[in-house]
Amino acid sequence: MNNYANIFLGDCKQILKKIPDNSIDLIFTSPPYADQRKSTYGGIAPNKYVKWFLPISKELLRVLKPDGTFVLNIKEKVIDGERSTYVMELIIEMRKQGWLWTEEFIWHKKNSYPGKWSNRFRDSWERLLQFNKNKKFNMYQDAVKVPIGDWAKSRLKNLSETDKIRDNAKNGSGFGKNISNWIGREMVYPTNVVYLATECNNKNHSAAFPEGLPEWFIKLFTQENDVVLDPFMGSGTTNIVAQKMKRNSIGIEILPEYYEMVSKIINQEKLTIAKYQNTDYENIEDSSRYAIR
Amino acid sequence: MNNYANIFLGDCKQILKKIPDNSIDLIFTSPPYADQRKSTYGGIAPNKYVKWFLPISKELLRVLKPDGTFVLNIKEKVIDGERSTYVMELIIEMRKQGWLWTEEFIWHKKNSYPGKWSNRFRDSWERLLQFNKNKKFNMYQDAVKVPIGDWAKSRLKNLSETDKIRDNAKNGSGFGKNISNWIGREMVYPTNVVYLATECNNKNHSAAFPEGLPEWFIKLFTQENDVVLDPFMGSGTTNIVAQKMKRNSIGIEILPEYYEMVSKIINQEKLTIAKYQNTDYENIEDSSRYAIR
DNA sequence: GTTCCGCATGAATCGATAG
DNA sequence: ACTATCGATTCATGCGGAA
Repeated sequence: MNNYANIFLGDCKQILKKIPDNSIDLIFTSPPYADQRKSTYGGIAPNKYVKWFLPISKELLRVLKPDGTFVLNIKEKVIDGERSTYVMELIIEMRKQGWLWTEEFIWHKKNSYPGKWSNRFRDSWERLLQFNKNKKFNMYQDAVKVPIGDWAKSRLKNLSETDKIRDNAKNGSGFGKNISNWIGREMVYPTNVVYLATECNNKNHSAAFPEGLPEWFIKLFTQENDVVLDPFMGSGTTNIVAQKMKRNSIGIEILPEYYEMVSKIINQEKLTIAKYQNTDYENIEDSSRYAIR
Repeated sequence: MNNYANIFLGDCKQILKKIPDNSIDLIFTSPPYADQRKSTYGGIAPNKYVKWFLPISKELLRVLKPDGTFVLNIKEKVIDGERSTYVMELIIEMRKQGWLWTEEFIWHKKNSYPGKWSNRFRDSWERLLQFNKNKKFNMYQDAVKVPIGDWAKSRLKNLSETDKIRDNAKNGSGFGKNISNWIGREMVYPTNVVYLATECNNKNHSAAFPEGLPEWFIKLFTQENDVVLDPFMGSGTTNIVAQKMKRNSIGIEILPEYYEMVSKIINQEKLTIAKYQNTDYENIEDSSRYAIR
């Protein structure tokens, strides 16, 4: 079975309306942070951030399956020497919208850019807020087990390498060629701290997050052929990883440059792109804007 | 010079009133978490937590020096499958009180042993919220430097000569120039993630944090002979560490068992305890009564 | 073909300097 | 005065050229 990777060009607030209710298994996204990336996204002011995001989260609540999960990667910036509170206000307002704030994972950045200031050290962590529609949701915990001994550090990078090898082996053992590394090693469950490097591969574009980040949450909250959505696609990391992991995915991006770039990458990687979606959504206004290549 | 460690038995909301304005350099504390440890502290309900804490934080704001710092170790518990929002509400309300929310450090627990529930992994991090009265505050960053990574040594070993030359010739890249700055450097600044083991070596107290935690913040925000306050003393870790580090300290504890236990420990460690503190609370204005040798 | 090694770079922030 | 740009900080990764 081929998986699809549907990518749309346009404002997610509009395009999300075309997505049916209760159709997404996992939403994983990293929206533009307040007042950052001004040159590309126009920069939402921190005091307007909650108001800007709530209509979008309302649509996300609608399209998510009842047992699906929404993972939001975000971090408040420092303004005039203080941490902004818009993320906290957002959590409180999203709960009023009907979301359950189930958990807060931490991404502990292994190699954050060095720095030191008079009042502050390098910020080397970000929030990964987990929201759900119901107390019962799908969680495949066995998929993210780590070798004992590594559990404290959650060496996800290493885990993903072996998983790739395992996929190639396909001999039913589940471990493939690299089995020697794992003999006698007990697998245990990880914690709610994800310890990953920021992964600065050039490629003309900086991925906002490393592939290991969406990979971990896709493993944890979806199975093969499930549907993953990233309404702020950016450089397409979530969709590319989803495709590698045999999940279907939907990505929405407002900037043509990023949209074009992801199209090319997805082509290079010989991924399947759905052809049917122009006709599916034809009746809605301006369908050509988010038409897929 | 001998440092004092004044420990008080009673409710900190009352006892804090005896402490003069602008007299404390660092407040480091871990208050009872909402609805936890019900058997010992009576358990503040989550929906009343903010209301309960605000009068205390108001006193803390008063007693802290203008260039002092308040570090609050806290983590919201899970209630009915959701993370509570009382910590976020508390931050928002404390800002209205006049506090600046300067930073959020993360304590990444190195050795929280693996655990797993149907919808959740082991929680292995806690918040360390930094609050200040002013944008300018004392911060002794050099005191918490960490050893430089190994990569620098191998780099310098191979490149130091050529890079020194290049730097002098001023035709190298910015990178080469910077390398000369690293020569002879051993220690670098840390980040805002504190990676420590939980180390519950003692005691009968259920919420003890490792000594390394107050130690790091005492180093960072105070100098010798400064005054450290823990209004929820518990097993006295903050005060014991402060004394070891030649800081004066004040501790307040509501439960006689803990108060007695800390008294004994502090005696064992040959610390100085004010003898008169239980008897002299009649006169609120008389600040000399808790002034120490 | 494999290993080694130099090197550019990344959701950053503050304070100083320049316009 | 008010905004804009620049320099300093110093870790892990992956790439590409060299050995």
